[in-house]
Amino acid sequence: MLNNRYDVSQETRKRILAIIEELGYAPNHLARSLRMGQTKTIGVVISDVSNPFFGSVISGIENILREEGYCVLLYNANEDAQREEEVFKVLLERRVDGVIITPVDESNFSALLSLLQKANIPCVFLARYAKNIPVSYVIADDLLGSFLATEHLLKKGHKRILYLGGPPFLTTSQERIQGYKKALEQYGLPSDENLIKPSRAKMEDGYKIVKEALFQKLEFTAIASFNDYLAFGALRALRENGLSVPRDVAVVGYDDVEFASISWVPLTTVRMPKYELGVEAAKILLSHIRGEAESIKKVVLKPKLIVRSST
Amino acid sequence: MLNNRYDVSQETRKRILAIIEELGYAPNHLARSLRMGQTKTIGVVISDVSNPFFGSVISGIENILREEGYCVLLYNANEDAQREEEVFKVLLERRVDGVIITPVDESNFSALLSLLQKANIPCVFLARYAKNIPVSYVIADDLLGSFLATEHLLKKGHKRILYLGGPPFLTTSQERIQGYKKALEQYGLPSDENLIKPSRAKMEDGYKIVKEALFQKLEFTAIASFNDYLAFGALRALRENGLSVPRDVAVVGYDDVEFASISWVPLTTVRMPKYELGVEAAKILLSHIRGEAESIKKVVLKPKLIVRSST
DNA sequence: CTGTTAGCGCCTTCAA
DNA sequence: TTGAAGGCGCTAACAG
Repeated sequence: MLNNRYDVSQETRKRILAIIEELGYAPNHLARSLRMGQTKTIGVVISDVSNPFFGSVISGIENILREEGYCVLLYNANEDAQREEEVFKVLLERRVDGVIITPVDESNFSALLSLLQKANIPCVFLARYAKNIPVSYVIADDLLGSFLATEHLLKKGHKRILYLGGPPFLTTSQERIQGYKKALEQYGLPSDENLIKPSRAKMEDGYKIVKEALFQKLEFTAIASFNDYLAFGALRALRENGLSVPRDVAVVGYDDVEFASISWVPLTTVRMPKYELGVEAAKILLSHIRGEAESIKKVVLKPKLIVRSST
Repeated sequence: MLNNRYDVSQETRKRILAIIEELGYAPNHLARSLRMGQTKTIGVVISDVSNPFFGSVISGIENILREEGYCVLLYNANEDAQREEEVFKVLLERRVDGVIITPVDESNFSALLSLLQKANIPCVFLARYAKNIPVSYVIADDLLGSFLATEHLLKKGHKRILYLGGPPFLTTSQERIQGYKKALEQYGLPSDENLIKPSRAKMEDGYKIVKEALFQKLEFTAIASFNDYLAFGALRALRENGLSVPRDVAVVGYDDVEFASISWVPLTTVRMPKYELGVEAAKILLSHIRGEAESIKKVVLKPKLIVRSST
């Protein structure tokens, strides 16, 4: 009866279901998992849960997994490599069917991965990856995004574009600079290293760099940025100097944070496909779990240029 | 040996541990849970994971629970009452030791709760609650927060304070208006209903309301708001009308969203204790699980006034 | 077609 | 001190 047999009369069935409900019976998923050798649970390890970026990512992951009857066991590595390491033990003990992780520290990756592989637990990296580690991942195409942003400015006729860069050690920073340079190159323009300013990517950095550039009478008619915060800082500096955006100087950001659309000058920027990153990671993981795809999958999502009033 | 006995020589122990590591052995937590009748897992049901507010909340929850060896099974109700209902079945099947929930729909609450109670699973409501349902909850004191914001303006000598309100049907909106009125009353000032403007609480609303108020030559020297977005809109309207903040008009927001500190005029606002909400909810739940606190606990956290340059 | 049973891996109890 | 056995609740296989 409990397995949906046919030879039970409607009334009996109804009665039994009523009793089930009344008793509050629910099949014990633990026992089932133990017996079946699968928990229908995915470990999701996030480098920093309180970062708004990952809210959408998790939402994407959860939506796909839930449809397939999977649950999310959530861990917050809190940008701490040691905590990330600890998590793996729990993941193994709890016999998760798979892992999605936004990794913190590259130095751990291979060791941790081999742990999972030994236990035959598939894993997908999200948003970050390491070149020499054989594992599926899904990332956004930073080079392309930055290329699109720069190209957008070039199409508007700008020739000297100040670039507000991020921390040089981040691969993301490097790729975005690449994209900027590639666009210039494609338009037959030289890339002037004086126009490229690395920073810690805070709003104050954008503000200071632009202030300084204006003071030095550095020649530029547009600004591209590693992220939206730098662009916000730039907007403020420009305004303080009585410059109009986009008439005197055009500005593009990167990420499309919540505030980009409602800042005093709505910001043209590049939207990271946050939700889609989660969705794709979950899909890849499921295909690994089902054994459909033994080989490693690399998915690179396309970011999208969002044109607003700052250009 | 595996249970940490004393009578094993150091070398043997080391050797065995090495083998354990080599084999990739990890105790099966499922079997343990089945046997022990507790899963060391907490169901966390969030009304909308992609809302940045809940990132910090989850972080707080996770930090406390992890210390005690608990894991977080995360669900996203996605502001959908039906999905919220479905989740409970899974929670029961998976035999979670407790539940923390930011509930979506009041109409479901009592039915769902009795389901949990029947299974003897303690539950804590977070951020929202329903008056007539006997369950522990942790919320922030909206009345107090709004009182503090308004009082701050009153102390600065403002007497006519425009209030940008939120959606009237939200208890949060109502409580914040209460706080505003209470402060006025305490300072012996009448509360002029013309100065209270409900809205959908978007930035445009703040902008339009202030524009309109200025156009109508409504008399006010300060603005208090239901949330930071309304305040941002107000700032923009003031600037467009050539008014200086805080010299001509002072402005306070509510929530302390990420951008409040870096907006063009850094915003005085009321900080919601997001992280602390999570921490408290987790602590209460743990005390229920341990049987330390049979009775219902109600925790009301104090929000904090953050003074910046807009006042 | 129905009912019984073994065993998933652990912890606890009891016996040796 | 150590070892063996029972049972948590489920499913799959097998016997009646």
